[in-house]
Amino acid sequence: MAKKVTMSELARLAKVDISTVSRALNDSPLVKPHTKEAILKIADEIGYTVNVAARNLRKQSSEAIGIVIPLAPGSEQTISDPFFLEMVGSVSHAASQNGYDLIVSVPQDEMKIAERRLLRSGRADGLIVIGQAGRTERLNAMSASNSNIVVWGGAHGEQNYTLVGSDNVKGGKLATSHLLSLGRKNILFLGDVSLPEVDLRYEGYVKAHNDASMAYDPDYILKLNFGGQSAFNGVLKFIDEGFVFDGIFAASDVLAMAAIHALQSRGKSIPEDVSIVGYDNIGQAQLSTPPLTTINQNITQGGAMMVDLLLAKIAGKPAPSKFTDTELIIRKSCGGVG
Amino acid sequence: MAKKVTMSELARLAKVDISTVSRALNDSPLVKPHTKEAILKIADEIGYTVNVAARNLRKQSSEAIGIVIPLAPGSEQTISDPFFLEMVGSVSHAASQNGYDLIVSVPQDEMKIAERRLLRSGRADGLIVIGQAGRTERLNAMSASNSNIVVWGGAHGEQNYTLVGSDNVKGGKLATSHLLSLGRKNILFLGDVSLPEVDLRYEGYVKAHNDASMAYDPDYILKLNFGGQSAFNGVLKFIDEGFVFDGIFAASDVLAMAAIHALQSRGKSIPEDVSIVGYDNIGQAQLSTPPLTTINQNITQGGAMMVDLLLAKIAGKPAPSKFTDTELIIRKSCGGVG
DNA sequence: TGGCTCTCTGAAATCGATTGTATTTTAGCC
DNA sequence: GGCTAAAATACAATCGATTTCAGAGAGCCA
Repeated sequence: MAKKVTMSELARLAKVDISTVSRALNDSPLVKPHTKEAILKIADEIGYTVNVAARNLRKQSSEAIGIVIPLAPGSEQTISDPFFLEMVGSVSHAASQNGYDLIVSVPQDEMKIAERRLLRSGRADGLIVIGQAGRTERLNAMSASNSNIVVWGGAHGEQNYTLVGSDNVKGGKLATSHLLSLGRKNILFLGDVSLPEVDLRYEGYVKAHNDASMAYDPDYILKLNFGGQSAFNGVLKFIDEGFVFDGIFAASDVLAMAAIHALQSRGKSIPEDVSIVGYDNIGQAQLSTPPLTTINQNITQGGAMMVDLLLAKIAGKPAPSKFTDTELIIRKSCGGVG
Repeated sequence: MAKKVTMSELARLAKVDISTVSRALNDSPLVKPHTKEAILKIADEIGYTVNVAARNLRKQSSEAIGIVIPLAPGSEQTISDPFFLEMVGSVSHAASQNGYDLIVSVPQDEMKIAERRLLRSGRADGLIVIGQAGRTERLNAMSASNSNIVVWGGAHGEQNYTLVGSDNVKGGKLATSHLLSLGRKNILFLGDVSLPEVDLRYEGYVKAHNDASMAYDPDYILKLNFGGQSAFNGVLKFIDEGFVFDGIFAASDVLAMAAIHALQSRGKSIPEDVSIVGYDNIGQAQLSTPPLTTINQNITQGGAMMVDLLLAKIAGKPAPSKFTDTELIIRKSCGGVG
């Protein structure tokens, strides 16, 4: 165990007061350059590192932000979902670029606990919350009592907190229009439309049909949570019950990949028999067979946006909600009708 | 911004000394049950949360652990690699189960910085390091000066730090033996054998051949880093140069999936023409087409193991290195010879 | 009732830094 | 050289908790 080396130890070695050491380390102009150099040299030699607990206590800040991933209760989705994980990676990168640490929290219980544990305890200066399923009110309350919160989710107009997300309606429309333009007529929607974001993607699905003056069957929705397994089974059942379809728009890439799988296991080929579009553009999307056409949520951009907005809030500056660039990525899981 | 409520505020309201409040909140037997209840009730009402900076400063601990993901310099691998991300998820889960926070660090620079920033600064009580490529010496040094480190990697016998990982030799042998038992004779190895872990997997590959009295061609190695793109290109090139092979053992699932892809784009079918085994068992492995036969590293178990061992170390107890359960998961990417 | 033990609570030191204020040193100028 | 202003450093309070030690009060026994 490395014996701890404190600032007063460093001060003693440099034969100056501890306050001078503090200023020197923080590059204050109050310290004579010559003295500063000497102190920094010694600090480096003895491997001094400031004690953040003391620093945070005095400065009343933590130089850390928290990312909270509250899993939708009852959903199969786990932290192992690639979308969440990529989001953690992206936020982690953006945070460290800004010199902030990232604390990951996957609350088992109520989100209120996570807020207390991270924000009010002073552990983090701000919070990024991924997903808002059924928590709009709580998020509004949290945001009212402490404004340093940025949320990833879909814009429903009932939020008074800063929101970042893809343009879900646009994304849904892009995906569906693409399928329609390929000549697909019976498009199955995969996703639980009672979830925020997913409802907006379905709204885009409807709009695309209307814009193209095409009819859509409201029964062509498989209300699936985000788990791959339930999607696999759901699609199999849908096929086996005799429903006919030639296109699928899935509310996530994991669902889309599970659907591809289910179709293939029933002897259908993609994209000849059924064209498929996913949503998210997770890393694995381009490695699926066939590579998946999908809506790019731009997770990397989104993570950076959230961190930027959060730091702006922490600094007391305005932080308006934003969309990430939302675009269609065309790969081989879509093809025109024979 | 919620106005901060401190312990002395709480003490004032409860008409007791702050020291009594502290004891009450920490459930000390020194406080009369009646008093304790009253204090807890008020604390709950005003939403008091202990200030961790003050607490950590006084207790000289942080109740947090750090996970460091030093990307191999020069490798294509990014934090978005599913293996790393799943590891973060797994460690995060295990940490929170034990009441610890998890701080994610993806050092851009030298790992020494991360160690300083997290450990010596008192931000974290211990560190989990994922991967040891080219850092054995530094890790040994870190471990010598502060023993609260657990590393994920391959056992080469030159480490004096606590190591957790899959049994890479066994895994490589299981994978290769399986391919040989299916009648495959020319097995391509995908992976950079100059990396730790990968070399051990190749060692297993060699052993399996020896055990089966089969010859192997030392040229059948594609020295790929972990990036999917380079694997895709590498395999294409290998095919186009006229090399003949009927099996692939890839050092990671991402590589295996990229290989499947490359083969399919050259008109080969899996598993009829080529049997493929991956390594890791990431979540997407079962959703690939065909589903991927792979070696399960048991990431979930590994994360829990590392956290357990790290907390043991922090508590001053012994923490011996361990293997996770390493097993072959048979899916459809392997098939016998026609 | 006096003395003693046993509970419980309060006072005060402490963790390691930052920062406002006081004080010393240096520099500039006639 | 002596005076003042400016620059550099030292002093001391402070952040919010934990914990040691001391003391107050209650209960018990003779």
